[in-house]
Amino acid sequence: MHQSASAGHAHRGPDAIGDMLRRAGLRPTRQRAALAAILFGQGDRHVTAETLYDEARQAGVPVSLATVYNTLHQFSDAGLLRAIAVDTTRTHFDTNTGDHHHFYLEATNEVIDMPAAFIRVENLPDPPEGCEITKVDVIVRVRAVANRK
Amino acid sequence: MHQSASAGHAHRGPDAIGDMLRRAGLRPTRQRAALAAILFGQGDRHVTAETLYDEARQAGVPVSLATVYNTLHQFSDAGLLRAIAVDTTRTHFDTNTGDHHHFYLEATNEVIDMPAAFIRVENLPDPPEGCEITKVDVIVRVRAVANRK
DNA sequence: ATTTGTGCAAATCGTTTGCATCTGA
DNA sequence: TCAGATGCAAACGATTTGCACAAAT
Repeated sequence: MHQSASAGHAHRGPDAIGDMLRRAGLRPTRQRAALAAILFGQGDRHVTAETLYDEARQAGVPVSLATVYNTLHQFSDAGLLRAIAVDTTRTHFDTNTGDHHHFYLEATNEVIDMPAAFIRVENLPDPPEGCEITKVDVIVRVRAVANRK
Repeated sequence: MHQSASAGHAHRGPDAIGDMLRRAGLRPTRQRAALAAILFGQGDRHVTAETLYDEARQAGVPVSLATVYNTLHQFSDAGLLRAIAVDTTRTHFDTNTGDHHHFYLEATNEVIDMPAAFIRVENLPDPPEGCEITKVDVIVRVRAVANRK
């Protein structure tokens, strides 16, 4: 233990991650902190349990896939992440919890953020009786153009 | 066998279903025709493999879950159905293949069509380089209002 | 010390597939 | 007849869970 507490090179400042976790009511354990560092240390990101798991392992973080799943859900529940349903087979998580939408490249399973400013959904009908809108998701599915015409 | 061939009460006319299947290049077999009748005989519908399977069995149609899955995919590939990704756990299919969007009731896993006329997505950003938009899905997630205020 | 998290492996769940059998044209 | 369908059960991949062990407060 000599590199975590107060250095100054972390992408998010000293113990920002520990604080973020504590604020979210989560104990800053080794793997949680490590996963959080990967997730929140470099701008907005999109991951699936598998990709985060692989990344963590490659970074030398000893963590199990089960813990990655648990952690992703804890982070989502805490509002640090948001799950997005673009792909029926895998669950994608987005570190950008703000209001925005997505591009989805079906070919590569890649999710790309689209700033909210860029989309305006007009003329929404009223929700079914007795319901209120909780979220509006716009997914723009794209495909690589075969070859130039 | 005395009630299926030519009566006149089918919701889609005499052998509309057989024709629809043939046009789609699919042989109108017992289970395919029966599933098609359930799907297309009563206006636009949303089903999952499970719900369609249950419905078919209740209707006395002898069919296996595997065949329901196969059939749903054949219908989708043929353009008779469209799969929608609202729910990460299950795949939902929509008999309305036209341009429209959806409400999704998270509480009941229910999907409700929203006519295209009602939504206008404005100010879409350009797709990532080398990509073209294949589809824009808008999902309005709603929740039952707790109780009236 | 207690409480909470973690890892592993086994259990689940939706979905797909292999293969022997059956059916429609 | 014979290609194409169907059913079953086993295979699968993503995700969850139970439980013994380890770490955080």
